[in-house]
Amino acid sequence: MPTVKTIKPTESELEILQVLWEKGTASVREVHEELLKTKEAGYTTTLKLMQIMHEKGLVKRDDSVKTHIYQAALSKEKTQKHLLGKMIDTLFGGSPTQLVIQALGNHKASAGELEEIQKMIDNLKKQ
Amino acid sequence: MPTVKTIKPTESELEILQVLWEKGTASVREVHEELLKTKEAGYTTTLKLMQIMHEKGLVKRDDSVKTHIYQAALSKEKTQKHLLGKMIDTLFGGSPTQLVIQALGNHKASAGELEEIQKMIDNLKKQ
DNA sequence: ATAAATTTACGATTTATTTCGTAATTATTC
DNA sequence: GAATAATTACGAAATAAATCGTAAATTTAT
Repeated sequence: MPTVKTIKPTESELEILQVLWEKGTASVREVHEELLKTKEAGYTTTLKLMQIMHEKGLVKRDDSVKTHIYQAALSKEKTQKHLLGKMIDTLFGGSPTQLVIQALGNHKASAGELEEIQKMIDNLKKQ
Repeated sequence: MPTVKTIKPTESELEILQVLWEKGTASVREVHEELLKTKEAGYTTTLKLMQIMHEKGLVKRDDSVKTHIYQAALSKEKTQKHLLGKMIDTLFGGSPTQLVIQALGNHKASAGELEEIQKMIDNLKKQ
């Protein structure tokens, strides 16, 4: 199982992980169809990427059946956490607050979402 | 001048940009010394990277003097905004709120910082 | 002015990533 | 069971990124 130090999916690999996280499990064909909605790519390209991801341990697969079924080996949350941490370090001088401020300032959130964040902060302050 | 679509520094390039943002202007030697604090690298490697960044328009330089002086061509804020937006799209399903929640949940912020964020949210809600 | 040191230029190599063609295998249809 | 279709395996090419050695140019020190 990949440790946290090992998490370093490339751009393309992240696209595939997104699909797998959404679907839970999927064949190459299913992933490929999904990717086609947003980008150009040949079927064997997607296949090869997923095979490489399997070698790297980024995905698990059931190859006991003819059409292999894939599934992400890393949870979405763990991956988010890791990549976010990396970005905080490399781009926000280690300050999560700076990142949050940028995120809220530049990317619109609804009133309801702001409430949600507010509640979370209230909880954090209590601790 | 690089448009927003053009912003795609690699990992190594980001490290160099970090140093330049911090120092304002710097020679290759100065950047290199700074990088050495956190990683192994040969001097000419840093030099070459910065030359390539210059070709790409990621940095500006004054080569009217013997020791060229470099400076970031992109503001830290613009770069942060852009890369954050990309991460929100590719990893948080387009929801800045999800990102904020993850960031606050996993990466400790001080009471003062939480206050700061709270004030910002209050302002956003008024609009 | 010569030698030593610093810096840039340049090219080459290595490694990683992405892409895809073709062949082999397995399943499905007629 | 032969033909068709779908899938996997494999290798190779194309592109991008990172690394570094060597030579040339310039500056500094002796």
